[in-house]
Amino acid sequence: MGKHGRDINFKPTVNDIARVAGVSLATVDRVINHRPGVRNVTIERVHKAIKELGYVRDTAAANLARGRVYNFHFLLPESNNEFVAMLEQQISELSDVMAFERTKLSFERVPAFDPQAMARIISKMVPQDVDGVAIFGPETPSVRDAIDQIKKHGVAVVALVSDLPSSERDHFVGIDNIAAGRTAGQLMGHFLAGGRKKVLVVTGSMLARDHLERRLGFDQVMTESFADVDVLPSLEGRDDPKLLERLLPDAFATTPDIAGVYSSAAGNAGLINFLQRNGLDDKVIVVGHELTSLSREALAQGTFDAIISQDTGHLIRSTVRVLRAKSDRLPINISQERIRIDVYLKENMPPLCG
Amino acid sequence: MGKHGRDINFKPTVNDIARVAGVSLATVDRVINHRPGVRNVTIERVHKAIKELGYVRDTAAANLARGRVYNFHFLLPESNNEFVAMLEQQISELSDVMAFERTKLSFERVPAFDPQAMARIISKMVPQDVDGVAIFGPETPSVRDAIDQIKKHGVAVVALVSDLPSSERDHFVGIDNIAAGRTAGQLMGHFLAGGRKKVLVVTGSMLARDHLERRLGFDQVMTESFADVDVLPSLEGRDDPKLLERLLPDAFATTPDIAGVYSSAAGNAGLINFLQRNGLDDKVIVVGHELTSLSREALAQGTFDAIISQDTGHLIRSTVRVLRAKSDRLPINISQERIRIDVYLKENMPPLCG
DNA sequence: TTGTAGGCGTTATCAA
DNA sequence: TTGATAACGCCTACAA
Repeated sequence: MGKHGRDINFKPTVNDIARVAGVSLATVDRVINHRPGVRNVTIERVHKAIKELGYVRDTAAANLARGRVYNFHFLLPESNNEFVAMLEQQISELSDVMAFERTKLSFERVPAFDPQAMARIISKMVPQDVDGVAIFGPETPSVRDAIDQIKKHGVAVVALVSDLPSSERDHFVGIDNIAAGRTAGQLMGHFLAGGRKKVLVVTGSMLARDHLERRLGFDQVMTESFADVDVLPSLEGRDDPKLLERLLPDAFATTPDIAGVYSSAAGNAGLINFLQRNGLDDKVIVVGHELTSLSREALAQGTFDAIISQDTGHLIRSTVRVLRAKSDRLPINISQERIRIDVYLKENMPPLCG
Repeated sequence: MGKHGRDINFKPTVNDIARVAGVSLATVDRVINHRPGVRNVTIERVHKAIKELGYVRDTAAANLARGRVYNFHFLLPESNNEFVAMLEQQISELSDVMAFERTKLSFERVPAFDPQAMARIISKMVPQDVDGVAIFGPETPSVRDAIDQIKKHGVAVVALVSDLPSSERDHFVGIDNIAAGRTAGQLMGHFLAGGRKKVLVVTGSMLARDHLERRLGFDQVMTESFADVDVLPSLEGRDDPKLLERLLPDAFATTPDIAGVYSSAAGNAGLINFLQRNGLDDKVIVVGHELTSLSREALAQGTFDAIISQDTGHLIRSTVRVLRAKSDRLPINISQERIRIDVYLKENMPPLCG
């Protein structure tokens, strides 16, 4: 250790601050936690000591002492798709772990593509029971207003998967969906390999910001780099496998020479069924979203050629870390919280479980 | 804010165990921490109470009480490449954070591709000073023996990036390099798009298990799925840009019609220089490893077409979590610790910093 | 406006 | 072989 700089091994505590500042523990605590009832002179002295000693509070000890319990609630769309089911699964798994770290997780399904329902449910939440909410839903004025309102009551808010940038949400946990669409486009372009080709884009809903952004990115790349590919208008499948299975025959009848499908939303089951039943699985290049048990099988069999994905475990863990940081007004490690755009070929699929 | 104090679902503490088992706190502690001096009957009674109440120890409180400090040491190859520099960077960044969680990180460079040096350094480590080591190095009998020896002294050992399966290492933190090679092969095959093509493979060293495995996986896929591609013998670049730059002209002179390069190791600077200087950057499909500032620029410019990568932040954080768990004999969350094989096209490169 | 004392869940040091 | 009791770093009544 150098004679001058602080000893790296010495971790000052509130006691040290109190001693150096010449005040009591309680006063140090008041200053640290911005509580009233301390003279400005004293505040100054404490701050000086804090800076001098390089004090950093021990969050674990603090939480232990105050017996703080964090309550976080997830709002997920009520659509019958594997991706949301995986999110739920991750929430319950993490819930078991976090129970021993004073953090309680819960979730609730909200009617899909129904902004009013979402707004209603957000507004009904009681700040006393909830420290933070993660919202996976559509971006509309009513939702935005509901968010801004509970934010005012001190509830931390995170947008999950699909961003809500017009609202006051504290953070967005999810991928850059424009870039995801661009990635899909790049893969599609390369895999189609030359010649005039037609590509069908299957989306979920025009209300879903994530779907819109993916389509946008996909189109960008196709225009920029693969001008000989025709991108057909979106097929709106509402993340519903059955609806999709009804819509697809028509689309393929109208345009029989479709060479590629970009499935930018959920409801892959319908697409896979249709392709396999019509013997199109080897002929058509398919780029899909989200690695689920269904899509991984399709990838393994060659029905799908690539999958763009986001790690559900990371999404949920990140959400909880961010919600915790925000409700404690602590900074977050932005690089740890950045969700990657995963690209899976059949070769680099992670093993299914455990 | 959230609920303070009592909960409906109550969390048992050592006090509850003591009460139910009819013993003192100290005895409960002895049982929990497997310390001697307790009758078997008493042990039984305590265990019964623990099971009955579903007790789980509060790690934060435990660490607070024992003032435990973890000392973890990283052994990294002394080669001048960006990937290792990024690992170092991640270690120092995490080090700042972990300092406040009683965990100290340090690292040391070890002569690259020199098993004897590695073995010597491992053997010199003092168990009193180090709770865990992460080793990124070659797999040889001498290294294996050195590892087995310090393991016996209670030091936790993790193999980093390149596995050491013949040793007693507690865990491997890194990607499945065979699958990584397969992924590279799949991309290369698709991007080459038909016709009889030749592919050059640049590797680092035959001593490095990760490099060997990547080559193996690459060859597998080329043979299985792209039989019309000729894979040339490996060029051994020792992760050294300058050496590589000297070797490449010869390789391209011998085989002028090389259509693709799989750069499976480090030293990309040499490859990039060579390609750009010879106007080959647009003509040759290049798949490389590790997203670094150099390779990302190459990707952005189109010199590289795809990059297989592993997240250095995740590698280091995972190593620390695992080392911590292992030195406390705690289980690890295998799915959180699995390192993904990342695929990057220019479209899904994460933003450089911040 | 400030200080004292006790407690959070766990571990460690005594003495019994 | 056991049990009080005092830490650990922090927060919070309650007193002064």
